[in-house]
Amino acid sequence: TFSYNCMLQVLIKSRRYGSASEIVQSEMINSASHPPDAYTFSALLSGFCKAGEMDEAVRLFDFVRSRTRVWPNLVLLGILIDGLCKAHRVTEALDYFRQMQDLGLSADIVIYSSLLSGLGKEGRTDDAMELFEAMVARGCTPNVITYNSLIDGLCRSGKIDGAMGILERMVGAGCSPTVVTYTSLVDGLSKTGNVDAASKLMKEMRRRGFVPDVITYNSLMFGLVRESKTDVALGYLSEMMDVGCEPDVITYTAVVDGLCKGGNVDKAIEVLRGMIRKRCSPNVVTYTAVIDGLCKGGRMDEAMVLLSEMLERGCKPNLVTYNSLLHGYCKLGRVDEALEMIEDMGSQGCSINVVTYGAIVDGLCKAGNVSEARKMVSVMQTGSSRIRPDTVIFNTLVDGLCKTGNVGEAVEVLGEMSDAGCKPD
RNA sequence: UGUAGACGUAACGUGC
Repeated sequence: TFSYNCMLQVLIKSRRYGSASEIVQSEMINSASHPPDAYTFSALLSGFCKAGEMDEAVRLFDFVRSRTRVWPNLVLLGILIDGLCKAHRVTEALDYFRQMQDLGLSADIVIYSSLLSGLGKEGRTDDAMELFEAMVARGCTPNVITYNSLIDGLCRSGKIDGAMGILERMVGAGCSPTVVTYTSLVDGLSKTGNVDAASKLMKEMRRRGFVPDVITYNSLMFGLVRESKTDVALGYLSEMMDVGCEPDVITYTAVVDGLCKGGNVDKAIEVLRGMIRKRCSPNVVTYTAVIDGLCKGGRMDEAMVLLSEMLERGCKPNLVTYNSLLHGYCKLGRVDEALEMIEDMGSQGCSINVVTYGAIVDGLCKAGNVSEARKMVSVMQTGSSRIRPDTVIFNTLVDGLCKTGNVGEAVEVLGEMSDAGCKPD
């Protein structure tokens, strides 16, 4: 069994989940000499989770529970719970958590940390705090990862003071923060428009002997360019190189995108050229950021040139890239060209999503063609892609109708909205 | 101590 497990590990590391699964089924399940054990299933289970095949993962877990002699242990359950959290299925993860005692298991620190991280990413900070207190009350002592998960969740919801409070609490409990702790806080401050506080915190972490890494710098850079502190950001860019913390594609992309969003697209293009000179290859996110900047500035021709450049460099545009272009055409009232773009996407094997339609619907409304926009909302639900309209789509329609004096029809749409299970905001 | 689980960073659509 050990040898088989090692082989499975290798397959799973090379992302050949199907082959791994087949081997377990054909060679192990019915074997007397090398039956699967908890390690076998953990390898498979984490493979499914990493591949995003959560339905398969759940089926496997239930299979192990009901059809095998292997009793699900904390690690197996931990893998499943973490996978569900990462797939934004925290509620189901909590269901498994609550059913643990039926399996004779009691949650450990890893399971709590997964759940805290998942809740935090969903914005459920009150639930996270409650779970944290419950775990402490149960006598489970949080470690640095537990605290970091909680702090990060609070930061994501903009609750920086609360996060600082947890930092104090962890230090008070004798748990030393790490660079990850500080990076969550720096990122939270940057994203809430407090980049000055973010850079202060970075200085403080250094004073306490922690070394910021590229991710810490990237979080800070994001905040700096969002507040148009371009020169300071470029200063930090050289500082990074000086201290041996090489800027990576994410650093440059954050800068490039921030410049674009601040209306400084030409400067962004300079930085794009600069990163290539520094042997850092822009990726699809980098190019899309610049393309979006050009599109928002109505510079469609240049955007299309950049699109061909990225193709030449072997970088494949994705859904977001096309959505940016399509939005650009819509904003210029060139809805026909936007619709052509949808065709192109199909032929490129690129799917479309609710954002694609959001841009089209808005384009039609703003072009004064609100009735066509309403039709489009029905089309999107019936086509082969079957996309559910969301709040943004309905808001766009309501706005379009109101601005053309059709308030009655807008109220009608409000009704369709709740029929679609979509809440007005 | 023969094999398994948890934490931080970048791009797209709506109103004023």
